[in-house]
Amino acid sequence: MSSEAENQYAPGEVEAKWQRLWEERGTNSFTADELRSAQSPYYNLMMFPYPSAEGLHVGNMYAFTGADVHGRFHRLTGRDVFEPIGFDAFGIHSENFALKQGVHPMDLIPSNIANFTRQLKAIGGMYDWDHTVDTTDPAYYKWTQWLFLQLFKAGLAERKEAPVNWCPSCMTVLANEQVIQGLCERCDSAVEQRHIAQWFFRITEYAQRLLDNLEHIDWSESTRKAQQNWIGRSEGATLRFPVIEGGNGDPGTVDPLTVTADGDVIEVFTTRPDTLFGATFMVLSPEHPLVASITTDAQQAAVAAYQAQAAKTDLVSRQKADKEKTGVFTGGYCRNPANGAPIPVWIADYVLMEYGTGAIMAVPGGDERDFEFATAMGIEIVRVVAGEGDGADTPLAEAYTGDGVLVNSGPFDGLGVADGKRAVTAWLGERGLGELKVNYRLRDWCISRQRYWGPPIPIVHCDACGAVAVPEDQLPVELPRVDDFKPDDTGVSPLARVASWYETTCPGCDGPARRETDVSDTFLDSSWYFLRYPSTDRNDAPMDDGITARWLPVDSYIGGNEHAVLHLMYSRFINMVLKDLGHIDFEEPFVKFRAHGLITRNGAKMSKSRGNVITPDAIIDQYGADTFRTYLMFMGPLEEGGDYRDEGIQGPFGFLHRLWDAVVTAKPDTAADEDVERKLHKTIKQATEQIPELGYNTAIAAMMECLNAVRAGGRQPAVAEVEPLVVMIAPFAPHLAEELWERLGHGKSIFAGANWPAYDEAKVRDEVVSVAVQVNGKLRGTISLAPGTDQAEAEALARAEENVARHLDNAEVRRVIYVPNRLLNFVVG
RNA sequence: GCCUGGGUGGCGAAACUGGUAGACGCGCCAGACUCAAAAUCUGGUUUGGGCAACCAAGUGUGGGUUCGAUUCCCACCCCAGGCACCA
Repeated sequence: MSSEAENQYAPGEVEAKWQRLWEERGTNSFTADELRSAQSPYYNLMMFPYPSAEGLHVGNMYAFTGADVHGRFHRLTGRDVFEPIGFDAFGIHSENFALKQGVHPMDLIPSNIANFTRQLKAIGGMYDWDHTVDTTDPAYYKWTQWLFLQLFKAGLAERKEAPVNWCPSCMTVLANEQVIQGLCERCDSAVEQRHIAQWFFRITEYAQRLLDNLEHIDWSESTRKAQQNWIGRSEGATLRFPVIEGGNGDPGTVDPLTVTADGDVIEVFTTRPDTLFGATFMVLSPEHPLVASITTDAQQAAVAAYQAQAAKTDLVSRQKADKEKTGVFTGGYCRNPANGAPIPVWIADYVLMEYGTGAIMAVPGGDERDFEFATAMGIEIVRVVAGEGDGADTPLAEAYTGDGVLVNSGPFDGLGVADGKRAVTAWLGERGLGELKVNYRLRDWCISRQRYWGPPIPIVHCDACGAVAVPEDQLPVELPRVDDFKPDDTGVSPLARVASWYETTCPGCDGPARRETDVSDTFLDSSWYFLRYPSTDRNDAPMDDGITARWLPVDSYIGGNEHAVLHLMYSRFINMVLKDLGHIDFEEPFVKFRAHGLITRNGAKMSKSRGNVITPDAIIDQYGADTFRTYLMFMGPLEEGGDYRDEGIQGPFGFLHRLWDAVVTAKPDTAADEDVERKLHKTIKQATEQIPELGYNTAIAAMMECLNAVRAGGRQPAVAEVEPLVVMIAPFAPHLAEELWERLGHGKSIFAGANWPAYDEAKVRDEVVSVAVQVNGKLRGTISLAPGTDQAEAEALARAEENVARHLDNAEVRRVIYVPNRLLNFVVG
């Protein structure tokens, strides 16, 4: 081989060589002892992928590369960076694919994982392959089941019959978070409501903490807001409206002070207790338990018909806001505790059983929906809030929802809305008819799935003892290999067809018992995987306490915002529970989270149906992983995503080639040129500041500029000029950097032997600055000055500029604005 | 409707704390090398006018503050994502 050929950049060879060396030398892996003793731990996490049959797509590559660059950068600055990867391999997705292909998931997943592993190595990720996680491995889900038991024992897991979201296509229940606008997030089928006993985690008990902590974690704003919205805190009051017994006919108004909460009451949640005097009717959800007793004989038929109608209507169409208001009068009345007036009780499907108390006080004068309903039904509308310029009797053409003062509200007239809320609630509170209340939109997390491909829920049902925890020393409850794992519409898992598996004895009384046949939600698997990674060497405990104390919480988490309210919320919840139970000592698992943007191609979303999907393997074959990585990071800010243009990859491709050529031809033992050195220090400063903030695109641009200066006019660079560039490009193009580092005569891996270059503030400063000269804010010339030149000198030089002089001619300079090193502006009259 | 982001050349995008808009890259144009092409290298490239010097316009729209606005304020339009008969 000629030396010329040796000096050619051959990405394929370089990458194969270094991937092999990293693996042989264990460059990126820690031993358990190293994890225990690391001096400067930095836990760099990315969202582990679901190992599909199609392999990694560009979106994965983009996210993983973005996170890997972050990890490699911190490694070069001297941190001990732990960067694990794993596989989220349980779940409907794999199961459906297995069903379609007629393969068993237990056979499918290992080959998918092998393929993913190959791809993850090919892209040059700095993964610790000694600490991977596969959620379908009994050695992992043993601890997922353990986790369930901890919640169960703490009373945070409960089985209850409740209306749940049923996807008729996936044939399983779904958590609220998995229903997107009434459709299944996986298959877009309209979700139905069913009543089945399910296991729930009581995440609602943590609603306020989940909300409060959002204030002091360093997360992408969009993600924090999404969680805030999802938790949906609203402040208001619970108010009670006594039902008037046997209320056929008009029962008449009574003194409000005689109204008490004895007997049946309709409890409502409202954010506007101040408008109570305007409550002219009540609306119950058709499923509300009091409907039966309130409905009068005469209204029985009509109410039953409406209930049947509502039950038939699926949730999607029922929740359309623009639907016309419908409803039926029950014939019954309750008393408005504010004024003692009897008000009619209706049922209507715009009131949802799942939110608040399933009943509302309707104030048509102050709520748009109630106004619409009252108008349609001919119910009285009273104004209780007067806005600016309104009187107590100003007619309402629509609901008035703004601020103002209370009117037609007895003793509370004249109070503002905020004061009114407190005063009215306190007044009712004296009689036990109301109190302030905070309500959340967040629902408990339904974790049961009537499917096969998941960890069995470790519970045994016994007629005598009820639901009994499987003793921890009997974990894992292994998922049996069954050939017929097709789900059905019965509302139970395929495991319920395997008597040999579910028949067991009760751990409590040794009597005959039956295993829980539902499996748990995939999001339970992923709610704690980051806790497991550093402790995978331990088989006797989910986590090694010493290692956990050293490495967690996670320092940096980069991932997709599609998990803003799913995985990220569940992980925070589980983490809090583990803290409360004394297993860990931190409340928030991810100190810093950044959501990356999405990749499009030529401006369009990538999808299989469009046929515009990029195959990472093909790009890596053609250009090499280093070029691919650098291009992905160069397209735009990581947090905003970017548009993949096939021709665009030429830029980074050429850049890496030119960098290679510059380094292999550089002169050793030569001092750096002064101007080049200044450029270099500027570049170091930029890269050092921008890379940790994920400003990869501008950091790369700065390096390109620097290389252009190094090679300007075809000059031969000095090693001193290019070596720092090799280190700075290393996070983006790690193989190339390793190879060049070695060729520069260094023994160790660049990631072990190199230090991130430091810049000298003095060398960042320019010797000559170019100052803009404006006349009335318009650019008329530029002058070159020494930094810090005073105004008099600058002005003299500026006036001497021909074009500037021309614009100043015959004009009176009224003011001169001088911004040193930047600009000089003559204001003329 | 509410909450996040975002809107800048032919394209992906830059722009510190209000201070020369368009860095860097793609593409395109011209040139060098070549029999030729590819690759590579050099130069040019916001738009309009002009041979040029230069002039004018220009960061979604309309106003405002300022010597000066992509940047700050007000109103609005459009795109992406989240939430929503949520009481």
